Amino acid sequence: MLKIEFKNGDQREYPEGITLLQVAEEISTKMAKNAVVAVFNGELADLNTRVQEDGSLEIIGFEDERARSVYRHSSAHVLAQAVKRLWPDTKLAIGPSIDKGFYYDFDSSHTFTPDDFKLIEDEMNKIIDADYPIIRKELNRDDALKFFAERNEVYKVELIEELPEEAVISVYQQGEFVDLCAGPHVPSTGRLKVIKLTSLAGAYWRGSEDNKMLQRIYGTSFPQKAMLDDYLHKLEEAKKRDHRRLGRELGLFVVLEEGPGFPFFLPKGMIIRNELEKFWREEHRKAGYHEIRTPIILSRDLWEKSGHWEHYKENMYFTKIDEQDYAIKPMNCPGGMLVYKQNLHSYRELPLRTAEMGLVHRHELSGVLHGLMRVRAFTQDDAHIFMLPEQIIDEIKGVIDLVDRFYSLFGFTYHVELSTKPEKAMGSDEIWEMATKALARALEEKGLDYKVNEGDGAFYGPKIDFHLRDSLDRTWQCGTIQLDFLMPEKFDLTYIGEDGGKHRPVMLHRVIYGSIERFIGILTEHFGGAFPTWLAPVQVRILPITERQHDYGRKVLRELENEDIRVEIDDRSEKVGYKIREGQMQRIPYLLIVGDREAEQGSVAVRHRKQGDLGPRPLQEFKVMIKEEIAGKVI
RNA sequence: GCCGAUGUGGCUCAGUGGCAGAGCAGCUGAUUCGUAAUCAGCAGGUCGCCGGUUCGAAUCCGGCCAUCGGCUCCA
Repeated sequence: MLKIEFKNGDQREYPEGITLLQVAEEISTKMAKNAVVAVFNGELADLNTRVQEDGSLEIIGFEDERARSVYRHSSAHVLAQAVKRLWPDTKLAIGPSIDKGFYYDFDSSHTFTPDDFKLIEDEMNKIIDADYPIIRKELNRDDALKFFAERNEVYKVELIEELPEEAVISVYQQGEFVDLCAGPHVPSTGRLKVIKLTSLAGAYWRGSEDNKMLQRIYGTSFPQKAMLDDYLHKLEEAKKRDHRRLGRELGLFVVLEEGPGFPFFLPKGMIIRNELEKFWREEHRKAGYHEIRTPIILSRDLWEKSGHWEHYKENMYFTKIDEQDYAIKPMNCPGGMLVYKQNLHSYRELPLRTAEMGLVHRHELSGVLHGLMRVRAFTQDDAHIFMLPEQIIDEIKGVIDLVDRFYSLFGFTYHVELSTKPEKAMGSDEIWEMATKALARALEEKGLDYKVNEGDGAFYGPKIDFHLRDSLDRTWQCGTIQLDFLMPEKFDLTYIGEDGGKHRPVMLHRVIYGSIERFIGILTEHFGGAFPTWLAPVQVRILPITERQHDYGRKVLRELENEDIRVEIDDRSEKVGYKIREGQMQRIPYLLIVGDREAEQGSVAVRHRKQGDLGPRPLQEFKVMIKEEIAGKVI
């Protein structure tokens, strides 16, 4: 007999060889029915596993993230089985679970289209209805290679060949279908209930541009239809928050065919932008920065010196002036270097923090452009901090604090990554290691969790990246802090030290918003267009009920204008319900309805875009309230 | 850049070989109304662009451009 301990502390004895699913059934049939996978001795295990040793057991269902991932992974296998049935010459690549579903990559002579989804889903449902047990088998390397080679599964063969010598090679079988897989899986195909294929995409084998492009089919799955409906509904809602759509609907910004990747900012979008910049300038002044502006076009020599010519050429635009080569700046740093060099600097001046709202242009591949999130011209809220080596950690920590101050103000949650030396980088490994360690130390001293992103640093230095989420949960890098020992070297930057001699400063490149454009994109989606009042392009709209109140309405308008509140009046001859609807759709924070009663009492009937009708109150009172809200940058 | 899909009025979309349509928005007029759409009328289109097939192309074919979803790449 074996002893099994459960999560609640209970211990029970079972005969050797019992499956984990049978154990679950003995405890509760309901639990067994909802079970997806087991956690045995802390490791995920198939419910079909026969127990051979004492251990702790936890049975988890779809509500557990680990189980959800197994459920989707099994769904991917069913997708592959269906595709193999329908197009037998298809070769299988990989099929993992992902955040909200799964995908499988195929190499097939058939080109999949969305019209195939119905057919594939029907076949998947047949496989689910057949309730094939999903059986794990372990093979030795030679047998596994032979097995997949015979079936012409060249990608599987490649995967096996690259598995480490000691790796256990397992396959999972369901009906006629066998796939190389570490597992675990649900015990049988019937455990899957509702599946839906969602999209198609090309994807390079092993994620490398040099390899063949495979066809990826994305899907998702749930144990209940209602959960799928809920998911699809949320997706629809998220699409309504898409900044490209809201940008147009609210008259904020637009990207046109005439300028792919070059966004236009409309009057209302400019208000948001200018408010963000105003806040930025205030905060940076307080944090000891001084602002500069460097040219958009600078000579080729400069870019050769900085290393951009060698390392960043494919992303740059060029022009000729009087037969001389010039480049449109893709980064602000070289210009910032030249500014530093205009004077001799004493160690007493350091850290020297120079900030620049710099418009940069980068040639991005056409396929990556995405509204304001990924463009070819954007404004970085850049700064270059020149400092003594012993100031590095404190300066990095100062920037981290500033990022947090900004992001918290908008109620953003963010995650942090540390990107290390890329393939095409300048400088020695020693310098890179020193710089990377400094960034890591600053993060650790701040107690921030971070993920290491190997090889993703800038060509001149490692970086800390701050990522924000859009409405569809895609993450975008916004803030970044990059430590650079190389540019100061290349530009021969110096300061006069205490000893009277020349020394080399260290430099930090950093942005908080990242790009104003991207940040506004994220902001728009985050707030669903309902910007906090301090940012809202129109903060108040006055809605007279009839023409009789137009004079009073205009008086209210003037009074609010005198307080620098962005206010307008809707004096069209429409019913108040119509005006309210339009005001709501424009996400205007406050609609002030003025009728005879208000005109008589000098009051306004306040309607908040989220809280609805707040009732009448004296205009003075409203003024005080909204001014406080704006000054406090309340979200 | 690569894979797939899409492109019809400002917006959302119908039209799949035979006279370019609807709703919303816009304009004009009427209406003067109390918390999410008042009524009527008018105007608005090189059907992404270029070429081909055809008596005839928004519709079929080819090329290009842009957009969308991914991949790769990055703020």
